[in-house]
Amino acid sequence: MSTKSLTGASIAAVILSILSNGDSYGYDIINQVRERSGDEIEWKAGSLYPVMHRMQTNGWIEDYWHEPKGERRRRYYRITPKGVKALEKERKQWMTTHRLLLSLWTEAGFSPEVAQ
Amino acid sequence: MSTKSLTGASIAAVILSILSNGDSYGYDIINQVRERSGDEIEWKAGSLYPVMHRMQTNGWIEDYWHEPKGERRRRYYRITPKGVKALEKERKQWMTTHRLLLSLWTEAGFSPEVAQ
DNA sequence: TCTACACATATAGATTATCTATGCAACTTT
DNA sequence: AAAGTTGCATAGATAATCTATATGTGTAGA
Repeated sequence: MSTKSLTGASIAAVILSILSNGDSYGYDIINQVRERSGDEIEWKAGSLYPVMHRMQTNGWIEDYWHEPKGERRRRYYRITPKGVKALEKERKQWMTTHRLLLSLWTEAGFSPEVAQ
Repeated sequence: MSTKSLTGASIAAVILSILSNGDSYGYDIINQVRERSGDEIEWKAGSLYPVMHRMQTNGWIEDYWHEPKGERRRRYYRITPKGVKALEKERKQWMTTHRLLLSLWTEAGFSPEVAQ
């Protein structure tokens, strides 16, 4: 089983959500995830980039180069209308599973402050 | 990308959570998931059983046959102490990702009644 | 100026996870 | 007796993911 770091259900949702808050690039996305999760989620570049490329061929995101003089160039991504729809779908699925888990945890008597 | 029905992050958590509420068997787990999710999550037997077997080799669950006379036999599963620990870990990871998504969705201005 | 480190992107190859399709068999309902 | 539901299972194909590795630029400090 071995828990994966970039877990299927959430990768797309997280990336699309980040891009909904503004264009970004690979390295920055990794940092945002680490910072926003309080250092609990650490994505590897070697795992993220292939995912980004796949999302691009799906038409969910688009890229453009940003290369100001004297600065390192960065490949920025923006979310497309198709990506917005995909995110909406992912969001619904996530919440469906979340509600399922919450109901199971409540029944099992797990503490609400964690399951909140 | 194509969203998977038995998605990595949640399969183990859902199964272990169900077994925390009492022993169960494959077919019943599928039904519980369908009913509890309001028909939104439909797991296939062909996908579930291999997962159950894998969880068993991980030592997270144990099986035993239940075959009363005149009834179909069922392979029941119970969660092990190792499984309880695994669930606790999965639960934390799920909530970490959930909080991350909620924070991103709040920032993006998605309606709270969905993101709740 | 040399070195080390953070920044930034990328791919190949191996491994693992998952889906689809199919098979079997017993019980139950019509 | 036929059809449907219950119940478990695996093979083969496909897809997703990880590990390791590669490349190059800019910056800070010795």
